[in-house]
Amino acid sequence: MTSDLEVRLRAASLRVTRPRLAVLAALRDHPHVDTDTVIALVRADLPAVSHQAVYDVLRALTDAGLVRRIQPAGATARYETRVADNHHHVVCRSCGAIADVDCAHGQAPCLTASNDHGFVIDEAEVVYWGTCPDCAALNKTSQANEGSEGKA
Amino acid sequence: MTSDLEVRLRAASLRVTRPRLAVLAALRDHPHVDTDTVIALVRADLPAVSHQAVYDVLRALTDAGLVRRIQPAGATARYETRVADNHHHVVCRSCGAIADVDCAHGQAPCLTASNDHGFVIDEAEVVYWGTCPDCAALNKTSQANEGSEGKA
DNA sequence: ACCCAAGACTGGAATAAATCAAGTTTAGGA
DNA sequence: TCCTAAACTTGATTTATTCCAGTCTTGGGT
Repeated sequence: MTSDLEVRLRAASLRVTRPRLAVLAALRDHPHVDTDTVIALVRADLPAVSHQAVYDVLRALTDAGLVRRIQPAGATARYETRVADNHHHVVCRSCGAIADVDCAHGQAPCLTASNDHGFVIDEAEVVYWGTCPDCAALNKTSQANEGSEGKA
Repeated sequence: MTSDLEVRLRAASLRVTRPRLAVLAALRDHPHVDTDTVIALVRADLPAVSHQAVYDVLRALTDAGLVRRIQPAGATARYETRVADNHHHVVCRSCGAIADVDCAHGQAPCLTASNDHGFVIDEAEVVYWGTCPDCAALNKTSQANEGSEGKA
């Protein structure tokens, strides 16, 4: 139940509060959602939670390493509870859908940059850009229509 | 001179205007700058250019493939004129500095995701996170001081 | 060389995401 | 049970970006 989430909070020496449990539960059940969606999900349980509380909680959880913040270019911040491994993401260019991708090269992927310019690199983040199955299907349909009836 | 930039614009069938030439010149001389900096650089030459014009120009140039837009998580949009190859970037966590990194794996880097969830992938974007030489040097200094005099 | 229409630019307002600030409530150790 | 630091509420503010209406300019056509 929620006791698992409670344990995780205590392990990170964070206070156990209803907003925090609600945020963790929301992210566990809905990976890759943005802050607005988290707020909506949390308010389904606790209607009185302020948006600021959610922002605070997300920051505290991120700092504590309980959630991971991802932010593909041009999108708002999204969060997930899968933090143990350093996995990557595929992002749909048209609808913004995100899916997890395990790293192809075992543990540290392309972590060896060809020329690091003296930077001390501690993480290689990979974002795969493309089209999700749903949008691909839609595109195929509309393309088929284009030939016969021009643009919609 | 600027004629090179003019040629690039015409090749993309874009009108040649002073704001566009100024934006291209600014990005050629200062890679990886954000929109605000572009505005400042452009206004050094053309003081009357509106911020909206710069936003419009950056979008037009990006759509035409003359500049590339990059946006590391938590940062504002940045632009560069190096578009021919699909190179990557190192980003400094503390100061936000960005440097180019050629892909270690030749042309298409880690473009083969282990499980693509049915996505049609067309690009693999890699962001290396770390500490730039300057910030690394600063950290080393302040860490050395910590032992003797606590926090500043 | 001149004209003019599409496209580009100006000025100003509006939106969205995120943060700041001041005061109130609450978790959890003493 | 009490108390304090941490967490939360309310509401304003900042920052990056976009929208909109009107004006100017580029460059193809005459």
